[in-house]
Amino acid sequence: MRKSPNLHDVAREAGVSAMTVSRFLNGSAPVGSYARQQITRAIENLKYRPNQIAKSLQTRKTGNIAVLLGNISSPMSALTIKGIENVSFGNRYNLLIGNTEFSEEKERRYLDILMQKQIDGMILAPSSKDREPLQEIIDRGIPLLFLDRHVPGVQADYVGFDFENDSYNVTEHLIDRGCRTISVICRRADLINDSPQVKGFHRALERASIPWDRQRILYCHPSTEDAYRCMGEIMESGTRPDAVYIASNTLASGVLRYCKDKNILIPEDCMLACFDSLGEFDDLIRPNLTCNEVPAFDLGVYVAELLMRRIHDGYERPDGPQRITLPGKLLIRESTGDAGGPRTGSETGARRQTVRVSGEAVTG
Amino acid sequence: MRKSPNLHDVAREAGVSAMTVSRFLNGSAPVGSYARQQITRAIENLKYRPNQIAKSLQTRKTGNIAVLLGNISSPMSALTIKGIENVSFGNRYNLLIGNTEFSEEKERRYLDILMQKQIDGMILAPSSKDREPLQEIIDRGIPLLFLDRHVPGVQADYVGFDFENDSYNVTEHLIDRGCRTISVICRRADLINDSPQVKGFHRALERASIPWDRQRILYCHPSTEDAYRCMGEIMESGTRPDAVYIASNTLASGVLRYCKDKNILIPEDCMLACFDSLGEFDDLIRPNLTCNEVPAFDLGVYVAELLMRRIHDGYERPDGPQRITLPGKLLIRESTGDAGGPRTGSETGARRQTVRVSGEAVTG
DNA sequence: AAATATTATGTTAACGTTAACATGGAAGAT
DNA sequence: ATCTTCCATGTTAACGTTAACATAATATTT
Repeated sequence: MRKSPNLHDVAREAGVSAMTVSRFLNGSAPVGSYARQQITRAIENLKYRPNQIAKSLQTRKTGNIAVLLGNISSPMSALTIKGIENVSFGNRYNLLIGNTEFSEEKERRYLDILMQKQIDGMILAPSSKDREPLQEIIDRGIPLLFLDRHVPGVQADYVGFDFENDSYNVTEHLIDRGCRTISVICRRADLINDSPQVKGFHRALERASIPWDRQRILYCHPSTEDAYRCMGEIMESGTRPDAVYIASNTLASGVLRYCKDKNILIPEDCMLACFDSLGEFDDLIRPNLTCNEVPAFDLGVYVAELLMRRIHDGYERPDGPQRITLPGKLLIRESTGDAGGPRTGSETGARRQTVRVSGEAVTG
Repeated sequence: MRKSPNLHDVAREAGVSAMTVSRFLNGSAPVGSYARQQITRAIENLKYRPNQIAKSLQTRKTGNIAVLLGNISSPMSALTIKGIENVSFGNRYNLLIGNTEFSEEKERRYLDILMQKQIDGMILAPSSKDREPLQEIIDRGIPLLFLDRHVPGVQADYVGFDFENDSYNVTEHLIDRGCRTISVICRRADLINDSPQVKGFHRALERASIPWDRQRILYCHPSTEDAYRCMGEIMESGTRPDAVYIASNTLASGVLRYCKDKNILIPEDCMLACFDSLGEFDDLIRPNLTCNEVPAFDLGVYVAELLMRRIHDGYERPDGPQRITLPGKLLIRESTGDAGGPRTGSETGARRQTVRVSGEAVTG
């Protein structure tokens, strides 16, 4: 493993100066045809590869962006990462990916390490509410974008699903199907304020003049086992609901397993709807869940495109940070009484989407 | 966005030399208690963060490893990445992740970029058979490990599933269930040699003295649509098989949709088995597929642990590159006639595993 | 007390690249 | 013929860190 050749080795071999080689490689200034030819030959001979680290030290740009999520292997996150990768690669950026496991400690360590690695930008689904490390990133001029969640008080762009409106739509659909008593199972979040999903749920009830019973909202740890337990609590309590609204696909498997074990017929005994979709095979699952298909890949594309803009154009923001929400699409299926017709491949393809940017509606 | 402070700024503020600060930060040599105190104060005051880029230029270690896969959002790959991340983070390495989309061109570009980025190691699921860029990586002393696939002629470690034996087991199970005519749908690979999966299939047939009919092996593009088409071809041909063996979960949804559309009863009309599992919800899918649960997360852990060893200990290999295969676990379910009892959460938990290392069996 | 090790620090020169400035010559304008 | 512009190239000094060597002061051994 001998020392790899550097720019000076190439320059010597080609009989020119290092700068001429640098200029040739970067196209940053014209280079004469003879020199070009000599340099090309020298690079070939020596198998020279530019050292991006040295370049980064000088230019203060690494071409790396960080993506920090709670669980990179969830089907939704995995798709979002793919979307981010797609855009980043096209813009000559590489992805440093971290899995925080929703741990504040791990997130904090990642933020520290990534800042030292001089990333050019960061996409973060925060697990901690600690503003200080994020403010430090922003103060150093590193564009920071929130994905899916945000930290109050930190002035940064946000891109996420349209939790409130989608939740409204799912609830409205259940009401249209005749449900009047609806239980909700949702992930334990900050219980101080209602989550956007609960807000959307509430809004749909209000709209239909259905009384709002907080006892019908159950908070659950994001695990199959706890969702199973929650569903049990709901079904074994005094008054069974007409429908159960599952606010996160991570909870769906527990609910479905409970129904299977206890022979609860869906939708006859109880209707079911899920906030988001269950991945590639969701239409093959029995009972077939009515759900809200969220554009996970597009989410990645949007957040990465916005990050690219922030990196290149900076923050000329007359109206402060952007807030972009991507609406999902309600898929009505068996669990709310639909016959469940055949699904074709095209259903999952690209479709028109309304993207809300800072409150305005824009067709994308 | 003012210039961030560097080691010299800290040194000046603390009234010592830059080297003393460096030694303090890295613990590379003892530092006096007074100096320590001054440095700590200076670092706090200036909000100093070491610049890893400058460090890397000097030490020739970036602390980054690359992971290059065909489809990072597939449930299996996503889990494997999580396993890799887990081990890497514990060893203070960060992950640069690339999605090659199975494109030779994109893979080549990634290899080029990543080499320039001076990664400390690479985990690659190759899409191209081109040896040259890989040999160059190895020649530069960067540890390279193959994941899931490998490139013939390149001397590098390999970690993957135990395709041949697992495939043998699935086939054996179908034979035990009475199937004698079995069709296989598998992904289009190099058709020159049989894939390990086809080999395992063949071996099981031979063992049971069942004639081997190459016409029963269909090669298929990895898409729902093409799998659907293939299944149609099989079921509409002269002699229907007793069973269809699906060699990749990416093809399962197409097959299942075909059965659903054409009202083919599983397992009555035709048994089904899949090489690998369909993810978190596989037991909720109807028909419930008999499949081989592959240890995707563990695969990531193993490959990352081996990479860590290679980075730290180098290549003292008396017996050449290692070849590690992780066996899966056959899950017998409805699609081969099982009643399909209730599944508990614990089934997916950790279990004893036999890991084959260079032909020897080791219990892990 | 002298010799030797150990501790705590500093100085200089890299690592491989590019920014900034400098220069000599050729082409075009006046 | 002279002035200007532009092209092609070179020189020097950074970017922020650590390796290697040097040194002075203190502690330990003989």
